[in-house]
Amino acid sequence: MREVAARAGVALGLAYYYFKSKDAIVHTFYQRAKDDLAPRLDAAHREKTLSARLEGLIETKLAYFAPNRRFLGALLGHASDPSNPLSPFSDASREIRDADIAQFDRALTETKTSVPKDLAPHLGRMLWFYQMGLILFWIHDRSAQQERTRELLAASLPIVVTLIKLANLPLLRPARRRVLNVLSILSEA
Amino acid sequence: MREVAARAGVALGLAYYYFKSKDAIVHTFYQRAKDDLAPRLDAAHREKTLSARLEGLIETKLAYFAPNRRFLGALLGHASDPSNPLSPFSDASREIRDADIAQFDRALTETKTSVPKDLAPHLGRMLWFYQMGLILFWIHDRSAQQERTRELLAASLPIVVTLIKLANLPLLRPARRRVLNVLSILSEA
DNA sequence: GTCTATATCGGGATAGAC
DNA sequence: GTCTATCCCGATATAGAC
Repeated sequence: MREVAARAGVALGLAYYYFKSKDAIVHTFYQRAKDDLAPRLDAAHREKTLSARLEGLIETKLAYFAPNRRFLGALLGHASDPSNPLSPFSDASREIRDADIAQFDRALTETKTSVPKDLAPHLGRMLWFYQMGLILFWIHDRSAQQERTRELLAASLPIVVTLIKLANLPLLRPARRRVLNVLSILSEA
Repeated sequence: MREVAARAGVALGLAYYYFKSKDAIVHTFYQRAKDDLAPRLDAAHREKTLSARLEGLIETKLAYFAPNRRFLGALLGHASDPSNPLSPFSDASREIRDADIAQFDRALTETKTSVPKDLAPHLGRMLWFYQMGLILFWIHDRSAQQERTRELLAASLPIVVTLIKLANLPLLRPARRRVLNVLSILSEA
């Protein structure tokens, strides 16, 4: 809070005049990000291929959050503790998380990506999880302009897209079932 | 520290008579775990198949840490911050981490699992990472006796083992190269 | 060796003057 | 609305009596 107030060029006390708590600031930050990002993500959704859309969605978010990378890092420092309300995996973050997952679902449907019925309800979340991994890497990426994260995105995205395509092969149905079984256990928790 | 001292049935001050700092306690805890686990892991290494060994290694650790699950959870609460010395991904934890990775390398070599040359230097680390994911899930698993984690292990391990076998297929060499490329970017950081 | 009491510090939040 | 000063709490660590 002290650093936030200082960056805003105001005294600590004033922060509590505008926001009733630290969590309120964070929540507002997420909410604002969601609103600000909406039109930019719409632009990314103009891409025709799934690959280009996913890249667009992720790059858009990285670009948007770049000025607040350290701040986001402080929030994601608790990422692995789902009981912390500031964690993106917490109950408190569910609304924003679901909105973000919906972006990936939209990318899948609008690009008419064929997805097996049984996998369809999970794929958006899986892509969101992939994105969170990239963001976590990005947070701690100390290369100039986080170019390493871009390399990682460029190298991993084709694999992700290929896997989605492979998931449709009838031959791989047993394999898909096994993966789905894992997913079901993961989402019970 | 207060809770640790209380659990030990001593006053807070006394903890600092035996350990010079909190980090020292944590470090000793890890070191002790490593020593205690060595013979038990040797037992797990008597399994003949890779699958059974991996299961043995992981189950052994879960069983060992079960009485201190909450304590471990406190440490792994900072898991996603590699700059925190208590994180298993930090520089400070490198020695213990490497020792643990070596267990997986041993499992691979002693079971004579055939692994492509280019993948060999990475596979131990990948399996360690898989294990860490399971442990993280286990930490937050609120099912009775963490049986959900056992389900997850049982459901995911066959996939892991199958993937390792598939990695040998000459047909999949291009796919493997792409994955290796991702791994190289991940380990640069 | 073991205890109680306390110093110290960081960080969230409040009080009250202006 | 904005500031300074302060409270409060948890947590690490130390002091010093016994």
